[in-house]
This record gives sequence, C-alpha cells and structure tokens, in this order.
Amino acid sequence: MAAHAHTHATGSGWKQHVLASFAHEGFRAGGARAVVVELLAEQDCCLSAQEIFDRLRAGGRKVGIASVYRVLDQLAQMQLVQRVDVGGGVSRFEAAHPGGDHHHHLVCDDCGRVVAFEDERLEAELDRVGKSLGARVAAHDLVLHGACADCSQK
Amino acid sequence: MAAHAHTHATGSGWKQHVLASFAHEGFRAGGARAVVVELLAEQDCCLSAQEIFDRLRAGGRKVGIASVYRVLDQLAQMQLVQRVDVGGGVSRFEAAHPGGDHHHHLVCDDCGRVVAFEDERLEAELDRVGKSLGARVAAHDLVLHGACADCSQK
DNA sequence: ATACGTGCAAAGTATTTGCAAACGG
DNA sequence: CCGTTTGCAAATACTTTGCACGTAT
Repeated sequence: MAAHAHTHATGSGWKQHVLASFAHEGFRAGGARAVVVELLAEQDCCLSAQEIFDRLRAGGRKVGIASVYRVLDQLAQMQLVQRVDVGGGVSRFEAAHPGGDHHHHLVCDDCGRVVAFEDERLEAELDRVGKSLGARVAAHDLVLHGACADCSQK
Repeated sequence: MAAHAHTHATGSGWKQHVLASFAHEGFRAGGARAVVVELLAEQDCCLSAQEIFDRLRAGGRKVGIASVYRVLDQLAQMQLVQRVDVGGGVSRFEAAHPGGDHHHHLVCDDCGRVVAFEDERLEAELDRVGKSLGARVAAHDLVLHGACADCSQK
C-alpha cells in the first residue's frame, strides 16, 4: 500500500481539550468516558462504535457498548467528535480538531477500505458555499465513493 | 425563505433513461419498479425509503416496503439513483442525472430540514481532488450540518 | 405458460433506553 | 456519602431475506 499516512496520532492536545471541556461542564470523566476519549485520541481515522467497543474489550476494559454510544453521542453534541457517515447504515466517529487538520474520506465500494485525505482548496470552497447559503455550518461530511487507487488498477 | 429552488421536477428525461436501462438489461418494469421510478422522477430532492413507501401508499398503490428497498438498491447499483446519507441512520435516495445537475445537501440539526444546493466551483474542486487521489470516483456525497438560514436567525 | 417480480411477514443489524449496581468527587 | 455514570439486557428502528402468489412478456 502506498500512503504517507497522517504523521502522528490525533495528538494528545485533543484529549486534554476534551477532558477540560468535561470538567467545565461538570461531567465526570471516570470509566467509559475516559477510555473512549483515550482510544479516539490515538486514532488517525474514524472508527465505528462497534470497532471502538471491540478494541476496548480487547484491551481488557469492561465497557458496555451502550456506554460507547452514549459517550460518542455526547461528544458529537459537544462538537468534540465528528460523525462520519460513510453509508452502509453504520456511523463512524473521529476526533474533531478545533482549528484545522480536517480531513475527508474516500470509501472504496470494492474493498470497503476507507481512505482519509485533506485538501486546503476544497476546504476553502466548502467554507464559501456554506456562507453563501446563509446557514451556520457547524460541520461538513464529505464522502467520495468509488474504487480506491489499489482496486481501480486491477 | 430565500432560495430560487430547483426550477422543476427532476425532469422526465431521467424516467425515460431509467426505463430504457431496464429494457436494455432485460428487467421487467411492471408494478413496484415503475411506480418507484415515477415517484422519484417527480422529486426535487432526496427521499427516504419510508417516505417513498408512504407516498405510494397514500396514492393508493399497494407496494410493499421491501420492494421499495429492492428497487432503490437496484437503481443505486445501476448508478441511476444516488444514495444520500444525511445521518440519523436513515438512507435517502434521489435521481442521479447522467451529465450535470448534481446537488448536495445541508441538514439543519435544529429543525431537521434538508436543503439542496449546487455549486459549480465546488464540483470542480471535488473532481480535482478525486483525480489527485488516483481513485476512480463514481459518486460523492457531501452533507453540511448546522443551522439552516431560518433557524440561525432565531 | 413461465420465469421474473412482488407483497407480506419474519429475521437481521445498528442503535437507544430502562434500571440497579458501581464509582468519582 | 450522593448523584452521576456505567454495564447489562430488553426494546426500537431501519433494512434485508424467505417464500408463495401475481404478472409482464
């Protein structure tokens, strides 16, 4: 596989930011909340609730999947994670960064792989379009469907 | 509300195109297939399977929801309709036009309304990005989340 | 007439909710 | 200590599948 993946994990700055937000809102950050945030902070790309659940369990943590969903939902409402809908009836989630470092996804309809990418000019157009609609755009979710670089060669 | 909505229904050219495709593939276009295509052809924006089902029933047609899903799935695979994932675990569908007239969606997280829009420059950027990924992009699905023009005024 | 297509009902997934026990502050 | 948070299990919502009947060709 090709790819100069995203250099690093999502960065621990995000984790700090989330914990601070929790503290600020008076939420406790014990068990499930903490481990979900920790796991998300280590990811380079989006995960489904089930994947998060499985990894936490594999790591020996005794979380319930309901808690995973609850935490993700809460984080999404606080705009600390971005819901990514790649289709197939499954929601995926990833850390939402305050400033930039925003990325989108290409879903290979052939092999199912999800590839992340970012593009500054595209971002600029998205901003412009949002404004021109007179709406207050809080987030955008772009998914390209098709055959990924590998599959389209075959 | 602002907006120079889409001028007209989706255009009957699409319906013809679909029926021709069916004929070409040797598919029969009797009952459910025909009415789902007919309904989709009249729409300006995406509908969920349930909405399609309800409208057909309201119109006196005795279709089953399973057939609606089957037809939509088939049309999607033939690239005659575009699946639109606006989140909330529900898939929506709309006629996919061969050449242009492509649009995207803004979902108001406040009132739930879905607003369609199109933008040529954005389209151009999307094309460029798709190519730069080396992938064969068959479709793209862009959803802006936020407060629509109406809701953001309140 | 004969497959293909359809409606119904039952099954399958993803996600949400109710509740008693556990735990952080 | 007390109220939030959690894990479990049951419930819900959307979508898919199995099967016998209807229908276009």
